[in-house]
Amino acid sequence: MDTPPTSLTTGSMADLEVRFVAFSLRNDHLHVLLAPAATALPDHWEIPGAPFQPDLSIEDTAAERLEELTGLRESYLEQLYTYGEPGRYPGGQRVSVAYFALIPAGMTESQPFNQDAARAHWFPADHLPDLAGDHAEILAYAMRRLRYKLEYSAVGFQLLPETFTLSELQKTYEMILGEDLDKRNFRRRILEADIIEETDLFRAGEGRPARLFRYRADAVAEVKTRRLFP
Amino acid sequence: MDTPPTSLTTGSMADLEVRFVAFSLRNDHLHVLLAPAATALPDHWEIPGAPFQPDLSIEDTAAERLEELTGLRESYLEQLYTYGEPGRYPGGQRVSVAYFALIPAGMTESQPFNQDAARAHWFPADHLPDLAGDHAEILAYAMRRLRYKLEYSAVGFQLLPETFTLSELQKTYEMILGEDLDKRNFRRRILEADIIEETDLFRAGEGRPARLFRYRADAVAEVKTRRLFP
DNA sequence: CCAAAAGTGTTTGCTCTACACCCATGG
DNA sequence: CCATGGGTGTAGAGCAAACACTTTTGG
Repeated sequence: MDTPPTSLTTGSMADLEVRFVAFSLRNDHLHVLLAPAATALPDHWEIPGAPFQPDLSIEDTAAERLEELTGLRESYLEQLYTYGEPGRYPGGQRVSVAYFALIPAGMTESQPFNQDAARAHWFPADHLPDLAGDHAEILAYAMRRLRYKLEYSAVGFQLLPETFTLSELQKTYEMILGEDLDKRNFRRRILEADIIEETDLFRAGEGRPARLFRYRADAVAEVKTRRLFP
Repeated sequence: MDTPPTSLTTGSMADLEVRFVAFSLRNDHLHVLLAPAATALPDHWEIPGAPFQPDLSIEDTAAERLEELTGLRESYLEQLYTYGEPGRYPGGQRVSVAYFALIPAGMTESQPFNQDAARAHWFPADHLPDLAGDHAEILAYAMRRLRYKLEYSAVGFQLLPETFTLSELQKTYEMILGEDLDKRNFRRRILEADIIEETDLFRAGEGRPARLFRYRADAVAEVKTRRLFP
């Protein structure tokens, strides 16, 4: 990788930025949102983000940029790690506060809002392009953390639309964890965890119609102690 | 080695800083290292730290400062969270990358290296003074994370000297978790986890001498998956 | 009535927990 | 020889894993 000479650009906050690894499900595969690399690397991509804005919180800066790129407000955002190794990215010292974001399925097809949004693309998480700097490392960490969170907490719903069937939820978990789960055990645990509730709607399709469930607005955060899947 | 007192409010990256919540055991109580608040608040204290240094990694910046304050190199350092809410700290927007540090017992009595070190004090974790800005929140989070880590991983050794008895280790865990543990279960699990090994030394005292154990240099990181204490 | 997916309990094995006594040393 | 802390095994309970058939709909 050819790195241009690292000049220490010292604009006061310019070296501090926010990045977010945005995950979403598209046609039954986990995808990640990437932007063309800002450096002159051909065919390289990077994790999207924005420079830190002093009058906003870090998370709000990320949320704002995420909305610009996806058109969606109120996505799930969680801070991952702050990267600041010298030389981690071509073109000068840079500190990145990395987040991961979960975008509900079916919401990623809308018209691009602006040029940046038009240039960004969703890539399948298991077929990623070359990434600039240490972004492959960041992405791998985000992936690990997503798996981990899924086992210990109730974050999986954030990748699904507002209502969903238990089979869809299970497929989501299986897709991300990379292993098959037992249908009966899965349903029992998810229901005992008290984090979703029935609606009285059903989704028709082939076979018997499936009951739709909804994420419970309360009890959100505090299920995080008990392990859901081993 | 005598560095001039580094004020946290100068220079181009002055708004980006590193802070660390340093824990250590002193006479059977968990203590936290605090510095007098840099703002003009009387009788307020703050979590120590340093401005970010562009030519060092964030962790190295913290490690360097930690050495200035304690005289110790190679302490356990782990990144906690990055705080950047506007208004979180009096006197202008500020982004802090927070770490927690574990300092081996018996190493905190040395002569202060410089003025800053002389002004810093160890406070018992259950009797903390007033803290500036959002530092109480950061400290509470560090405490939670330490407990959590202790349950799921093998980090407790970092608070003890190089060799230690199983009873000392157990007392450490009990002190931090705030509950008593069963002696036999504790020993079985710690030994099965394969993270410490016998030495052939013993510590004499009252009663039967206790075998000294040592942290295993290998296998360090990867025990973090399996829960040690429920 | 057939295909397709939804839904539903029980048994078995394993891991966690509770628990009490003998051992080695120093004074 | 006594006080003090060090060291050791086992039985029962609770939780997680494996497993197969019935139900409801659309074509």
